[in-house]
Amino acid sequence: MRFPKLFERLAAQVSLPEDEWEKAEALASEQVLARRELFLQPGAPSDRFALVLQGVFRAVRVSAGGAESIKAFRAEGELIGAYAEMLQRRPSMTAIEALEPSRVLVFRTSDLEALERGHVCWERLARRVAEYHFILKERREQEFLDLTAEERLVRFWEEHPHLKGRVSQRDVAAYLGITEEALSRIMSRRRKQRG
Amino acid sequence: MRFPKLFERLAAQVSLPEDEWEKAEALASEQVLARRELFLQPGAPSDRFALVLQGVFRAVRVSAGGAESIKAFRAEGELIGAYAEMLQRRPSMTAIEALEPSRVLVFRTSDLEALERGHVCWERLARRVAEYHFILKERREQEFLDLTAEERLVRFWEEHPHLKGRVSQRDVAAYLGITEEALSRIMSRRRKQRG
DNA sequence: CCGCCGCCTTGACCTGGATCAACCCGAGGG
DNA sequence: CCCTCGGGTTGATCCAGGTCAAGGCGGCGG
Repeated sequence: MRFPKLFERLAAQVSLPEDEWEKAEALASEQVLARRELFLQPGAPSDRFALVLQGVFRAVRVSAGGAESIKAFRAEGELIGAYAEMLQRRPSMTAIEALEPSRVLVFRTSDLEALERGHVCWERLARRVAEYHFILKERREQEFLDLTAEERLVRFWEEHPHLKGRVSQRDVAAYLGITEEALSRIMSRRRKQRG
Repeated sequence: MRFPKLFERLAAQVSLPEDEWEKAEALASEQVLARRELFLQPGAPSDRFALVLQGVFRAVRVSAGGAESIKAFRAEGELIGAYAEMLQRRPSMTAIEALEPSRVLVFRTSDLEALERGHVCWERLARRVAEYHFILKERREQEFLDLTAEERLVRFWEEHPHLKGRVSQRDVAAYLGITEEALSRIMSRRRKQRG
C-alpha cells in the first residue's frame, strides 16, 4: 500500500476493504505539476480527477466574456476535477491550475466506474463525496444571499486558514465575487478600524 | 403499487426493483397542506422529507437577523426537506412552506436508512439525488458570481417556467438575492425597453 | 545596475441596488 | 358597502462596489 494515511482517512468515512483500496492505488498514477500548470484545461474531456497530495489549486470558471471567477481553491487532501461536468459527461468548463509546485494522485473516471461494478463501497464513497460537496456549495450559496463582501471575506479566512499566504489577493477577490480593488479597500478599511 | 408513474421515473434513473419500491411506498404517508402551512419549521429535527405530488413550496433560510432568503422553490415531482441539515444530522435551519394547497408523499429518514441496509439500489438513488442537487447548487453559485440581478431574473424564468403565476414577486426577489423594490424596477425597465 | 512584470494600492467618478416612505389596487370579510 | 390587508409600484436618497487610471514596490532576468 502506497498511501496508508489516505486509506485511513477514507476508511473512516465508509467501510472500505483494504484490497479494494489496493486495486484503486494500482489504477492511480502520480503527477507532478509546476506552478501555473493546468491539471485540466477548459474544453478537455472531464474524464479524470485527482487527490491533492501536495500544493494548492484553483478551479476557474471560464465564461464567454473571458471573465474569470473562481469556484474553489483546493489543497492537500482535497479532490480536484470538473465534478459537475463529469457527472453530466460534458467537456470541462473549468480550468484547474496549480498555484504552487504540486503533486497529485490521478484517477480515471472510467477506472472508478469499473471499481464500482466490483464492490459497493465505491458507490457509498461516491455518495459521500457528492453529499459533502453539496453541503459546501449550499454554504456558499447562503453566503452570497445573506452576507456582504466584507462578511464573506471574514468567513473565507475562518474556513480556509491553511490558504494564508498561498493564494493571491486577486484570486481571493475572484472567489468572493468582487474586484481586486474592492478587496484592497475592504482590507485597508479594516486595518484602520481595528489595527 | 400506489404511484406507478413515480416508480417509472425513479426506475429510469437507477435500476430499482419493483418490490423495493413497494416497500418504500408502504413506509410513506401522504400529507395534505394548506396554503401557508409549513412542512418543516426551523429548529425542528430534519428527520423527514417528502416528494411533492401537487403544489408549490418555498424553502426559506431563516437567518439570525430575521431576514428571509429563499433557497429554492419546489413543485410537482421534486423533493422537499432540509437536505444539508439532514446529512449533518442537525436540526433544520430552513422553513418549508406551501405556497398553494398541496399534497406530498412523506418519508422518514430512518425508514430510508433501513431500506438502504436491505438493498443497494437505495444507496445508488441517494447518490444520484446528491449529485443532482450538487449540480443545481453549483449552477446557482455561478449565477451569483457571474451575472447581474437582471440576468439572474431572465435565467430564473427560463429555468422555472412552471412557476409562472404561482410564486409572488416578493419571493422571486428573495430568491434572486435582491429586494422586492429592486425587482419591481428591473421589471418596469424591461417593460419600457422591449414591450 | 536597470527595466520589466506581477501584484497591490489609491483616487475620482459612476451605477445598481438598498432603504425609507408614500401610495395603489384588488380580494375578502365584517 | 366600506375597511383592511397583502402584494406591487414609485420616488428620493444613500452607499457598496465597479470602472478607469495612475502609481508603488519587491523580485528577477538581462
